[in-house]
This record gives sequence, C-alpha cells and structure tokens, in this order.
Amino acid sequence: MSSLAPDSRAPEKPSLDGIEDRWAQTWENAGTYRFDRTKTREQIYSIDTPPPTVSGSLHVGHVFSYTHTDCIARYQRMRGLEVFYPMGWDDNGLPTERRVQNYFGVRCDPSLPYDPEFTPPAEAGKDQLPISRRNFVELCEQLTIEDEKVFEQLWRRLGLSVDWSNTYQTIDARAQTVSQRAFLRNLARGEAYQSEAPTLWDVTFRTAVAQAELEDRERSGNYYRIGFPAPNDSRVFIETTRPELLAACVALVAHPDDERYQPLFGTTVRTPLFDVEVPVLAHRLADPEKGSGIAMICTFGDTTDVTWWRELALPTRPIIGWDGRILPDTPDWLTTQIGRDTYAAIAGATSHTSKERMVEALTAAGFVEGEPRPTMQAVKFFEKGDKPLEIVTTRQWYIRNGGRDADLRKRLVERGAEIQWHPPYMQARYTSWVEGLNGDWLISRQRFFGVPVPVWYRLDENAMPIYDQPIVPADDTLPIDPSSDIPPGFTAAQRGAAGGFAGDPDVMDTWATSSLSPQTAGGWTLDDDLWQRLWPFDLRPQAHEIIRTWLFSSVVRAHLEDDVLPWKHAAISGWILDPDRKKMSKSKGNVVTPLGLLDENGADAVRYWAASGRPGTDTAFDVGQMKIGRRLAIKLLNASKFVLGVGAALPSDLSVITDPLDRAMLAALAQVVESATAAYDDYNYARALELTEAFFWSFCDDHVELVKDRAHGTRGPEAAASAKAALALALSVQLRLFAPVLPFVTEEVWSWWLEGTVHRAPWPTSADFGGVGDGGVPAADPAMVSDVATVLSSIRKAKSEAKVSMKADISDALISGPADAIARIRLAADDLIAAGRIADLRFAETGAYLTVDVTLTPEPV
RNA sequence: GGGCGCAUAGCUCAGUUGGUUAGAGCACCUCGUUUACACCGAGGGGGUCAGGGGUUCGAGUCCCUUUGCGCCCA
Repeated sequence: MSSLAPDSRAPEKPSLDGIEDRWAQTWENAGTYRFDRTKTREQIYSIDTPPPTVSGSLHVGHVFSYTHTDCIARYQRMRGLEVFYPMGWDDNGLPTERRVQNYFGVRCDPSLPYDPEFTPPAEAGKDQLPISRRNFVELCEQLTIEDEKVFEQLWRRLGLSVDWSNTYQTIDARAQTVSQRAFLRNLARGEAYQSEAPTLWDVTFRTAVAQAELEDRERSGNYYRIGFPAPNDSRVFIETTRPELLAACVALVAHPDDERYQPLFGTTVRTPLFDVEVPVLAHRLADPEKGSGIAMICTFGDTTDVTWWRELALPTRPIIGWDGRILPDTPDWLTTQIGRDTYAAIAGATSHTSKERMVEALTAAGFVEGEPRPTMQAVKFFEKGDKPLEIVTTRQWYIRNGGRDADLRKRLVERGAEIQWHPPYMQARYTSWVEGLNGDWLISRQRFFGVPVPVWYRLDENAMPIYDQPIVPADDTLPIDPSSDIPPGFTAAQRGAAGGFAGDPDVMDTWATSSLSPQTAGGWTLDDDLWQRLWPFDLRPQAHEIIRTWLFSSVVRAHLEDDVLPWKHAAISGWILDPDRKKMSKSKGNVVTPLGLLDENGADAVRYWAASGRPGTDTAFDVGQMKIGRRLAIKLLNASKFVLGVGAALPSDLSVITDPLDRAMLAALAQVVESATAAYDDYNYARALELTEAFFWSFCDDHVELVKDRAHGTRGPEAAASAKAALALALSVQLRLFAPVLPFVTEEVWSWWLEGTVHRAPWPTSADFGGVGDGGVPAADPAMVSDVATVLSSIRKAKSEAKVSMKADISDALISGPADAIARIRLAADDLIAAGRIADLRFAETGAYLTVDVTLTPEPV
C-alpha cells in the first residue's frame, strides 16, 4: 500500500479545469508509461497497437476503440505487468498518395528524373504537376509527419498510456527492413512467388488489388441479347451486360445438364462481326436460370470467366489495357476484314464508349434481338475505388495463404480457433473468410509510396527481364530500393542494359507491411533481446471490418515464419453509429470532430462514454453519456474532498475498522473488486466500469450520508476512527478501480493524499481488505449494506412525500421485517438515527419484506 | 443463397451458470438549497423483455419458429 501523505491537499473548490494538461505533462516527465525492457516475458503484457492511417481523417471511432485498448493496458499495468504499448503510423499506400496529389497538386511519373531542387507549388494548380517517384515519396513523407503530429496530439489529449518513446511508421527504415526480410524469407521457403495471371485491376489507380480489398456493389446494367452465327444458318443467343468484350470472347458455355444446349456441346459458333470461331462448352458454373442459360466467356469480364478459362484451358484474348481502355492495336486473332474493321471502331475507347459503339454496330448488323433488358448486378470494386474493376493479365507477387492449398487453409482456420476472441463470435468472421479464399494473397502493387519489393532481375540480350531467378540482396544490406540500389556483382551502368539488370518496380501492399506490425514494433531480427521479451504478443485490438485483412494476414505471417499465433487475444471493437443507427462516416457528413468533443466534455468524460460500449458492440454516438461521465468525474472530486475533509486516512491496521456497517460496506466493495477484476480479465472493461460506478453512487448516496455524523466524532474517537479508516480505504480502492477509465480525475484525487501515481499503484485485491480469512473485512456480511440502504431510502421517501426537507426531524420510526434483516439493521441503528434525524427508532420482527413506518415531527408554525 | 449478431421503459443500454417483486442513466413530474457536491440531491410515474410455440417446479435468459434491423461471406 502506498504510504500516506502527511496532509491531504484537497483544494477548497475542486475542479476538472486544467488537470488534463497538468497530468499529461507530469506523466511524460516522469516516464509513467515508459516500457521497462529489463522485465521478462512473464512480467510483460505486449500490445500490438493498430497503426492508424494518418492521412485519413480523425474520427470519433478512433477515440472509441483506442480508449478500449487503453483501459486494458492500464488495468494490466496496475496488475503489476510491464505493458509494451507502442504507437505506429500507417502512412504508406494509396490514401497517402491521394492526399499528397490533392494537397500539393502533383502526380507521380516514375519516368522522370529526381529533381533535388524541387519544391511543391504554393497552391495546387488545376492540372497535376508530374514529378519523379523520389520527389513524390519525399512529399509523402513530409505530409505524413504533419498528420502524425495531429494524431499524437489527439491521443495525448485522450490520455492514452502509450510509450511515446516507442513509435514507428509502416514506411520507416525499420518497417522496410522487417517487411523486406520477412518477404525474402518467404521467398526462400517458397511461400512467396510470382506469377503472370489474370488479376483484378483498378483502372483509376492502375494497380492490382487483392481479394481482401474487394467489395461487391450493386450496379444497374442492361442485358443485350446477341445471336452468334452457328452452322446451318442458325443462331445461338447469349445475353450479356458487356457486349464491348465480344472481341475477347473465347467460348460459349452452358450447364452440362441443360437440355437446350446439350446438342451444341462440342460444336463451334462464330462471334458476330469479329468472325472468330469459338467452341460451345459445358461447365457446372453456367447458370441455366441466368439470361438465356448460355454465356459467352471473355478474357476477362469477371472472375467466373477466369475460372472457366483456367478449368476449360481456353486461350487468352485480352483487349482491355491497364488504363481500362480497349487496346489500340488490332489483335492477331482477328483475321477477317470485318473483324479488323469492327475492332478499329473501338480501339482506344473507354469501356463505356466501346459498349455504345458495339451495341450500335451489332444492332445495325442485325445481331441484337429485342430491346436491352435492365438488370441489377453485383460488380466487384476496389474498396477505395469508384470504377468497376477490370481483369487484366499481369505479373504479380503472391504469398501463400491457403487460398490454393486446402491443407494450409485448414491449418489457418485452426489457428483462428486458437485465438481468444473478444467477443467470441468474431471468430466466425475469420473462419468464413479463410474458408472462402479462392487464391493466394496478391501483395505487389503498381504504386509508389510503399516498401519496395526487394529484388532485381537479370536482363537478357534484348534487355528483357528474366523473372525465373530474381536477384536478392544480401540480408545485411536491407532495406534496399531496387530502383536506386545496385544488385551484387553489377554496376550502375548496367541498369536497364542488355545483359544487365532491372529492379522490380513494384511496392508491397499496405497489408504486407502492416501484417508485420508486432515484428516491426518488437524489433524482430533487429533487437533479439527485446523480441524475446515480447513474442508472441498478448493482445491485438482492432476493428471487425479488417479481420479479413489485417488480422488474417498477421496470422499468416506468424504462422509461416514462426509457426505460432502472433497474439493470444484479439479484442474486436464495434462501430460508432450516429443517433439514426447509421454508421458514421465522412461521406455522410455526420462525423464529429474528436478534439471538439474533448474540449467540450473533457477526456475522462469522453473515455467514460467509450468505455461504456461493450466489446464488439456497435455503439450509438451519445453526448449525453459523456455528460454523465463528466458528472461522475466531478462527483469523484467532491466525494473525495469530503472523505479527506473529515480527516480520513488509510489505517496502518485494519482492526481499527470495528463498526459493523463499515465492515459490511468494505465487504461489499471487496465483492465489487472481485467482479470487476473478473470482468477485466475477460476484457470487459464496460462491465467493470458499470460495477464500480454502481457501487460508487450508492457509496456516496447511502454510506457517506450514514457515517457522516459518526465520522465527525459525535460518538467518540473510536467510532470516528472506524468510519474514517473505512472511508479512506474505500476511496483508495475505488480510485484504483476507476483509474483505467478515468485516468485524469483519479490521478488528481490520488495526488491530494497519496504518494506516487495511481496508474502504477497495485490493482485492488482481497489483500486490501486484510485477506479473505476470518480476520479480513470480507468476512462481514455485505447484505447489511443493502438492508440499511433500504431503510434509509424509505426514510427519505417519507420525507419526500411529505414534501419536507431531508433535514426534517422524525419523531419515531418503526422498522419491520424478517428477523435476520432486523438483526443486521440494529447494528447500524445509531447511524440511521443520525442520518434520518430520528428521535425514537423501534424494530419489529414481522413480515417478509422490510417496511418502515415514519412519523414526522410537526414543524413549528 | 449460407452464416453471425441485435430486438428489454419515450431514448441509450445492463441483466453472469435459468432462481425472490426485471434494473441503471437520460428525458419527464414532484420536492428539497443539507458544512463534499446546483456542473447538486431526494422521491415518483413509466415494461405483454419483438410475435408464436416448446423444455422446466421456475424462462428476459435454453430450444424451435415467424417478423424486423445490421453486418460478414458467396
């Protein structure tokens, strides 16, 4: 137990004003949350803090979920564990690139040389200024540093107990080293590989995207019914929403059981206008109910086309370029004049324009039957994009994640079952995602601001890359940038030359680096001493919408590298909903500024609201809940001022607490300690807060009122000493119970009368109450607390109904009820007489429930 | 289409392995300024626990089913 300060220093008029800045500064100066790396793994609680995307806007959801983690961190710290609680910034990737483009009015053109003198225009112009990749990356770094400051300021205001001497960026040298090293080890073990394959492609950003980044969106379209010339002057009608891909058609397909088309299987038809002979094939994925029941397969219109193409071993006839436009050169599979002329009409056009032109041409030539039929269809989009994805064949890097390997997939599903999920049902998200994987994890991106893929390629005599055997850097040279660094055994002059080398131009996707956040923060391969003290981590806190990306990819990396889970626990936070139960988002214009909330309500109040949200549960944004939190914080100040004002001090010996009511109150508090601890151990900070708060209010309303008179010494020094010791002990315990949620006000009150910081004080246990044995306070019967409270409440009710002051005198009161309850209440008779101003208090052992009959003393007129 | 979750007072939500009379706060009404607290306190009204069926001595809680909402996967 902390030693007692000689004099309490409770101010005359306690206030929350100014305490946030004062304590934030004190904690920083004292290193209160600094991580002590001399502790061993058993003494440490390690947190894999989510690195927020700093280029994104500050959101009240950030405040919400990071508060949850901080409550857990503070609890574990008070439990005596050394908490590893770093902060990372996720700054690479598309959001930053887009922000830099808009902020500075530039765009990256990798073909341009680096300009060391470059300074961005003072104001973003109408047309984006093309700059070199290195200049672009420098602007990204410049801007993210500013963004990080804003985030850090918010976190400090909120009182996160992060060790601010331990931060990282997902683009910094450490993250690059870790990401590249992990990748190269994946490569050496055959877990990373490259493949030239059909890839989902965002034409706006001109990069490949992964399965985890897709989302379906409903789009309206039109079915066009198009007749394919078949033998004997007949026609086979297909219905398609994408007639612009007709030139890419490689086959028609129907379900094997579809009797309408069974006679056609094995025959060929010709594509209208393009006049290419294509086979009619059977495949189970063809839906007889959809359109005419027979579909054209193009390379590639959607992911089903890819499946058909692969399983039916069809040729590749791509016509969509990386920019989403129809390729300019006439393909060689178009051999007839009409075919080449038709193509010439769409070459270079956008898909929208080429669709119009194809429909026009097909209609004019009589191949379209009937009118277009409107339809709604699910179209795949990049989650950050706003144009439908195309599928183009590109060379990309992949990491095996079970998407093409049933055994690995099974192992990864089992890994998910080993995680302790909070709440448990979130495991289902993980399992359904892993079981639905249909390909390996595509990690390369044709972008600029990211960790470079750390390989080079030899160039053949025609200066074409030889991809089979990439040149890898020496491990001790990491991190490298293959676009500026030279591979071993080559000279700078050989870059791009026949017989020379070329660097891989791609960067890794954000998830390929952030999946290594524990490795980056924990010093994997860079600081083995630290790493051994942290790994595997204890906790991954995160939001549920990124279970399929961040959580799963982190499990994959740890599984492949160390054959372990990266953490024991995953705490999944819910979303913030606006009062209309809609998800809050920037685009809906219903976002509240977190700093404004903190200014208006105070950090403890905002934290109180956040901590009231159950783990994993979506929670309504509710300023009212913050007002309650603020009221609670003020109540803590005032109640503490009273307790200390009567001269209460922690007893050196609990035996001075002799009064049965004091002992019963402490016994009840001991139960709260036990329940709140169990709730925290279950990561349920909300439950722990609720239990603590409920006790605190009754402590203030009932216990303090009951013992006030006795504590002032009206019934002798021993009776007063018992009351004051019990009040002080109860206050100390309650401050510690509240500390994880309300770090500022609890620290303020702690500083009035106790040494050190409440945030390193021991979490309360039965030892605070003298142990659980016969000598300990918990041996008292907590039922006395509720019995006496019931009587006090009845007395107040009588006065309230008589519309008199609580100070009014009672001439006599009769308490009736079961014998055991009466016996308990008799023990507090003197306190009840004083609190109720009762002249004559009597008891009767009758009735099943407690009742109180009150006669008020007539007021003198 | 498959799965997960939610539905309790006007509102926001608790309610632990099934167990006395279902709770809290806000809002509303009434009262009270009392040497911790007016950034306050006390008291009060308000519920067919979404509907239906079942298990049980006993169901807000467990099972089945219907409806509505949200999300995940396809």
